[in-house]
Amino acid sequence: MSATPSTIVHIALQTPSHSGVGDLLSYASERPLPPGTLVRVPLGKREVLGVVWDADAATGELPDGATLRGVTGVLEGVAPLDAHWRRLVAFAARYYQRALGEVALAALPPQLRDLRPEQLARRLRRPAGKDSTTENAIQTIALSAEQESARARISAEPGPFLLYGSTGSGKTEVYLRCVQEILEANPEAQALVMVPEINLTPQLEERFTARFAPRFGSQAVVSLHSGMTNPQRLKSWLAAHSGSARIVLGTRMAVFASLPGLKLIVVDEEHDPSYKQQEGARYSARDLAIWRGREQGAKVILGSATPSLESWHASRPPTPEEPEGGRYVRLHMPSRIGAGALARVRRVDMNQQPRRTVFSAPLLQAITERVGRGEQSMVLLNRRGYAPVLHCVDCGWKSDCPHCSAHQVFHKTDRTLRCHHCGYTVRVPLHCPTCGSPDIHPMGRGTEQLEEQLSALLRNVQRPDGNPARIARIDADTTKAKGALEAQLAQVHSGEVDVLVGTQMIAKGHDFRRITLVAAVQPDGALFSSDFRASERLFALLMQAAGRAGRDAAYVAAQGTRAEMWVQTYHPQHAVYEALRQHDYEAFAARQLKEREDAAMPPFSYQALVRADARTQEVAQGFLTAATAAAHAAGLPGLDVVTLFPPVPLTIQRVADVERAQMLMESSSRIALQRFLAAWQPVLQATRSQPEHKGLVRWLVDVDPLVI
DNA sequence: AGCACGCCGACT
DNA sequence: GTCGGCGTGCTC
Repeated sequence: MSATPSTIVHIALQTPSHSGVGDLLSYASERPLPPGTLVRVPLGKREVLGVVWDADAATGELPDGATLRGVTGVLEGVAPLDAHWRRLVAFAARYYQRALGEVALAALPPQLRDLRPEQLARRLRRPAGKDSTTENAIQTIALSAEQESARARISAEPGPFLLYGSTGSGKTEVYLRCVQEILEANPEAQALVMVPEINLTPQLEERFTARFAPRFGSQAVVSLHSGMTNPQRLKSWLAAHSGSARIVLGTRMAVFASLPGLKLIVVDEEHDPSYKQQEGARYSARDLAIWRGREQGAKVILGSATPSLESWHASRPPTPEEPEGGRYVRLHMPSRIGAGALARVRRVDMNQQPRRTVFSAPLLQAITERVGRGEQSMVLLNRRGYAPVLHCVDCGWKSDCPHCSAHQVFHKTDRTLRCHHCGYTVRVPLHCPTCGSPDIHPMGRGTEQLEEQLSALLRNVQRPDGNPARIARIDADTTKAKGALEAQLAQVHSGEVDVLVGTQMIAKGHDFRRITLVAAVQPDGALFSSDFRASERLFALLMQAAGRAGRDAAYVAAQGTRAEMWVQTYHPQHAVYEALRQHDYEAFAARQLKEREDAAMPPFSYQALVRADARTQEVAQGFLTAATAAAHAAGLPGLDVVTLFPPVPLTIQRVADVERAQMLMESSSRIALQRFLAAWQPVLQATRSQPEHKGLVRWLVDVDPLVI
């Protein structure tokens, strides 16, 4: 207390950008603290975790009359976060228009926020179980010529690389070899491998551990994803931060892991929309991986059978007009290894089928035959529940959610109507709530109904063992319980299940050896969506689904069968299905890119959204209109080359009694868009504080939005 | 975002 | 008489 405070430190704390508090707050410290040091400091009545930041990043002076408070404690056991990590966080905060401290603290394991320094010290004293590198050789399998060529180029060139390989081409083996090479070359080196979904991390972890644990020890491979408990996450994070973990596997959040020795980043299924965070700081882990790789000197491999059009365009080969080509190196692996021929695509023209047909006769026949032969089929429908809406025949009542502009979905299993947007749930009424009629019926279908109908249709179909056909359903409703998904997948693997019904969660990643038929019963919805990326997503999903069939060439040959992908559609000639039939991603991508270029859409332009949530649609839109006018009045930089579109309601206009509106911004210059957004931020804040925008709940910016 | 303080309705 | 509703204001 009597000692004079020797230095001022600038600290990043969890303060949202529109809170009015600056990026960095100043505190007194008795000794200088190096940037990256984790500290606990008082903030108002609370004591919070903070990260010491470089002083030159400090934005402003202390407000007049404010007194400097002192740092409460230093988390001694944790080495300061290095400059690479701080630059990544600072870049992400700037690029995605969020407060520095918000991004920095969100990038740390949650438990670090809660533990007092003594508690952390106690945890760190526990033996880390670090085991040392052995001389054991790593057991590898021979690479195909294509794999070897990709590996060699990744080894020799700086990248970044787009590893474009069809399903079953052995991309994972290439990742494993590249990881091996960088780990063996440098005892400090670390690798980061990301997958889009938590569900896919266990099988990946298994594969990496089996390969690398004999050489680098069982502690060398750790996972980082939101499905882990807080203590597990902290443990993995500390292992990555200290360098004892050599390989970090995880979902998008892992891109922010502290990895001082990072030399390689793999983004598997890079086209997957899950890499874009949809709340808080809306970052793209794939795009940040590219940035991080360049900044930290790590190679980056993006892998996909159906790359995002952004990555496809960025990896365009050199031409006479453009001798340098794109920024990425494209590596192509067209062959499937050990997998059967690509699934034959069969389109069923639903216009030729009786009205209200769910399973067309030829599809049902094909599934029946497979059940009889002991083969498995997979039926995809992207809508859970029994039916998307309940409807009264007499008065026209529909099961609208009272809090959202959406229907409540009919779930027959537990007799509920549930809103999938706000969660509002009621018991299914026996009579129409409006007119009292008992004549209320489900309209449309979801996975529950599909399962029920299929059970009825296959009631008399026998498996080779004489037992009746067995049908299982996998979707978010059947896998809520911990371990339920694993148990259900195991059932499919063991052959207990003949037909698997589910949402897209079954289309991704899982290798079912005996599946020889995949069917999309109602995929048309995405074809005429207002979202210009909808057909790209549909194509990727169907290609991925088709890749689930006939993964095991030996099995397919022994069965004397042929893998098939069925599509029931009212638009059989649509370009998406035409390209799917030919398994021709490249033609599809070329046509899409031409359309995008002609319409000056991404990747030929850059976009951002501002969304406003308010009590009424008028207030939401009024705020955006006023903020636009204020931007013009202030003559903000970049405005001359940024197009601001008028505000519009979101597709689902109201969720949980909040009205939502958004406006799109577009520019051919990413830098101009960035400059404008940064300058606009304080204007948006000032606009909000005006009394006429009282009902505004929140506003947020989405840079490079995936969903428009 | 937290977490206060602050001024008006139905309960131990 | 209080417990508590969430409006608005501040945090180095």
